[in-house]
Amino acid sequence: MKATIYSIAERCGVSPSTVSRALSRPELVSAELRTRILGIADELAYRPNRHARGLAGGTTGMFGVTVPDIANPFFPPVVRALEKLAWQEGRSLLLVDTAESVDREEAAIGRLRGQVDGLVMLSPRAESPRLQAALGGLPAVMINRASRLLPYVTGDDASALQQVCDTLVGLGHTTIAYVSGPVDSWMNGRRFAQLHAAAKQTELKLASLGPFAASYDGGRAAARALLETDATAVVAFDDVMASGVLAELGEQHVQVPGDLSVIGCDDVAFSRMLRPSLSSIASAPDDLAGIALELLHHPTAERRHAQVPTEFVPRESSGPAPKRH
Amino acid sequence: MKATIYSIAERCGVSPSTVSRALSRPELVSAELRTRILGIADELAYRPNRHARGLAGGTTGMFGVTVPDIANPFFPPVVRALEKLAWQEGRSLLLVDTAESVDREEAAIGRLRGQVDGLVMLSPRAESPRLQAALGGLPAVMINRASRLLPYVTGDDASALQQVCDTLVGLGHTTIAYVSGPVDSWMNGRRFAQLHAAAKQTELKLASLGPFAASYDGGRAAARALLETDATAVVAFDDVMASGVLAELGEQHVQVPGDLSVIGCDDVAFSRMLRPSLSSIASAPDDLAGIALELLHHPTAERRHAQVPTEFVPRESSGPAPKRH
DNA sequence: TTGAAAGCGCTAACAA
DNA sequence: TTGTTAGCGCTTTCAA
Repeated sequence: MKATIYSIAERCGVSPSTVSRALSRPELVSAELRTRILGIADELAYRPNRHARGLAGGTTGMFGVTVPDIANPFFPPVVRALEKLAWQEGRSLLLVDTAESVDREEAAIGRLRGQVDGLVMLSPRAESPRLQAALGGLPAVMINRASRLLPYVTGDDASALQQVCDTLVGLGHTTIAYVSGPVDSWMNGRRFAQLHAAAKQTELKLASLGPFAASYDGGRAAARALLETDATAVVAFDDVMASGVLAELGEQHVQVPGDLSVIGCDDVAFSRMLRPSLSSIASAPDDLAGIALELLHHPTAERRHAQVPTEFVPRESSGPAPKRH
Repeated sequence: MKATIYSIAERCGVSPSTVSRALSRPELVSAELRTRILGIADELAYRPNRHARGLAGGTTGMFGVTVPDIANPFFPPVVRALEKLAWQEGRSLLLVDTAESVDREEAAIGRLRGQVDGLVMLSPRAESPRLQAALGGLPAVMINRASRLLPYVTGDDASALQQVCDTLVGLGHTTIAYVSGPVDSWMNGRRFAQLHAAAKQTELKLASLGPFAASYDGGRAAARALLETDATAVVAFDDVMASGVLAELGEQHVQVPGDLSVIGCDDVAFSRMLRPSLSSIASAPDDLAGIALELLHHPTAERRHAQVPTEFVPRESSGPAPKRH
């Protein structure tokens, strides 16, 4: 028999409402009674029924997380961090994989609405007015996507991309390329814009290639296009694409970093496993997650968004520009 | 105002219970009425309140998924498949990352119990009596873990490991090694046992190395131990470890597959991205997920567990044994 | 500070 | 085939 507030109440000789208070709003109950109730509660291994809570109070202790593709290696560390924080506060996480589809994003919101206390959307693809309409007042926060309409946290690639450009200039590079990912990815546009700004400031010539599919094969295609240019270094939209670039260059016997430096974004787990290991731009998944939840729980008029710093992580795949012939 | 069965009932001039039936058990309502109700329902963008359903009927439309570490690349494709299937049946998925801890596994079950219709546990670490006790009747199924107590699905590595041994013998190998992962991983013991059986049958000598941490660095350590042996091929517990083996061998200027063949398990996404690309053993995440849900929804006395076939995927990292000097 | 009572939205007997 | 009536376990007024 599962323990309920009634069984606890009976055992304590108090009313169910007092038990409810002791559990959810302890400050409303006398200290003595509170400890007695709490004691019995865990003696009985009481677990609050979230559904009852949701129905009665409207607060469920669950929040939704939407992700375009949980198999994309950028997301799992963020989800893990979200889950860990949620667990610590006794909350749970409803995961929806939207399969990179704006329609499924919208549908997911519709389904989650009313079942969860709030929503964390990782790199949502849909336009924010549409998202906001679907949310209909459900508190939400976005990660790696900005908007005037909704709170968000993003990695601040600007500083890291500046580091990249400074480093590349220092290594003698003069022309670089950006391998573009999906056009509907906000991060993609933003990374290009920020790389563009950084390149301009350091007087690097920058070419944009693509868009290509944000996949290993997309990266391989990008590498072939890249070889038509005179860039000596390339920044790819993400590490998955960069790994494709690396593979294709390897196959074409182009030396990395001897002939060409390759830099990815996201610093996913496998980047250090590649050979040559992949230089990348790291954001802190734990910070993204922590701030996102912060913004979700304590929405304030002032602080509706945040940036977390990112860092250029040089590895074997980037190095001095090749000597001119 | 969110639509409820009451608002629909009113609009239709029927009783709420009829609406409830039309929605949840359509066969109990006359065709004509049913279509009318359903029409109004989606006109009003009605979404059933899962919490109310859970409270009233005891069935919530949610199921829990526990995973030792969502950032381990083996799991996301399985979770994605689970989520996709769940979505199709209008169900949702509560994700818990147990951080490789048996205590957290047990705690997770306790917290999920009463909130979900069932549980899918990916590679649980805790002993099954303990799991079963914690479940207390909550339907559950395990993936990649066997037990007499609970239903499960596992990849059937036996056939693939047999293929591996046959292939290696055909390539002239006579001595191989197994790089062991965590001792509390059931899959680890099983893979070794099955490799052992396959090796015996093909008259391959097999050494076991480790255990090592199931990580890139664990793989690197394993590679150093490996070089002390006279094995010409190695099977690692998983692809993550295998990638460490590859990296360490590369650093030590050991040719792969020239001097040593390396084979991983799981065929995670990055295996084909490595250079040399990693030979591996692939199980079908979609099948694991599909059968798991099948077993969870339709528990029968006969069919309490299943195996899904796996396949050896040879890539660049495995090849002919080196010539004897 | 505590108790009594109503109700969250739905399902599930039981009647009609 | 449809309506009526009770709850599911909890929170939350309102009174005491």
